[in-house]
Amino acid sequence: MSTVIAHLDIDAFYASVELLRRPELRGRPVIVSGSGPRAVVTTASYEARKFGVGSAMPTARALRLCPEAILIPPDFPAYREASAAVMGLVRGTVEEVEVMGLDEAYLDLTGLLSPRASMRRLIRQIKETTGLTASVGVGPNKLVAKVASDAEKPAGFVVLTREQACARFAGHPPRLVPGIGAKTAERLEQLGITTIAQLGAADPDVLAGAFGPRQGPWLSARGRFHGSATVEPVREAVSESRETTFDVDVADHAELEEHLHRLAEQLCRGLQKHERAGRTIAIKVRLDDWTTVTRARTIAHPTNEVEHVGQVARELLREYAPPRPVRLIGVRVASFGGTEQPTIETAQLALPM
DNA sequence: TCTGGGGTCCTCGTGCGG
DNA sequence: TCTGCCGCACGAGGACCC
Repeated sequence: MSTVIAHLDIDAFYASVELLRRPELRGRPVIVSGSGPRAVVTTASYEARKFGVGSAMPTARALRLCPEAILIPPDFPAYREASAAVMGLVRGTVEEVEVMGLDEAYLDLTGLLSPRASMRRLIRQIKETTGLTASVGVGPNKLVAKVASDAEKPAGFVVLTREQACARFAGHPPRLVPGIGAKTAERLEQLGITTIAQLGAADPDVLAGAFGPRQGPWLSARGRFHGSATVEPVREAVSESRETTFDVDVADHAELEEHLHRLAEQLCRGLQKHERAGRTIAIKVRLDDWTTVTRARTIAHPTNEVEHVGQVARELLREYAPPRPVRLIGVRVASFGGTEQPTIETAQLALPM
């Protein structure tokens, strides 16, 4: 039995949820974004995209491109609720679902009598129940499914074999392939590779020479639309973090420590809520010249106590002593592994002497 | 043009113990 | 006792994704 994978993606998810609550804004350019001087666009409605506004663009620039855009601050609890409703319907249709964030998922349709009809029905259900529009791609693996779902957004429905995907996207830039970002695309261009067809046809030895023994073959396979067809339902988190970008750079170390402690408090509340504890505590510091530095320390026993996380984070910050004004600071806890629950004893034992 | 927040995964260097 | 090798854990940086 051949594998059939679908990728389902809600169109302009955050913006669409906002439009459901404020139907009077329908047809107008809507941007979901924070409001600070350094905010970036989280999602733009398709009307805003017509002006060249896109995700991750500085909001100030988006407003220059589209001055009449309506700015809406993100409301994550609402998006989580909408996402849960969608994923509930998805799970009612298919057993094997790999959720990839709030607005997308891979579905294993292998063995279904009529995969296409099932997906058409699911899309209709999602629209009727939640008001949201989804795009779907179907293929023999996750890569084909994903690229297919992106191909005709919004409300796209694209079914492709691997060979059809190769033919259809042959002339597109490698950047279209998930996992190939700006840096990799630039390096490929230096090798004279500017299309997916060229990537697929490239000498594997040349790719391995340029990108290494793992990434080289991986890129070659992507160029021919070979990819994983395994839908993995459960993805355990491996780290949790909180970070903040200041509206104005902070040079004062005492003030940085205060921010760090506040982030540690938020982080530990999250860790405790999720019943997670980790052994590695790390800080992240981004300076005003955009250099990003991380410092980490691994302790003997897992912790999610704010006194402990906060103290290690402060020590890491003092040891680094940022040499320039800081624009972003963050704290992270990782290495959740093991079932050992933190206790006051272990937490105290793990404190540095 | 002036770049968020929360993640995952990979690579490379280094120190350490067997 | 010394040296080389190997695997592992850890730390740091970076690319990438939504």
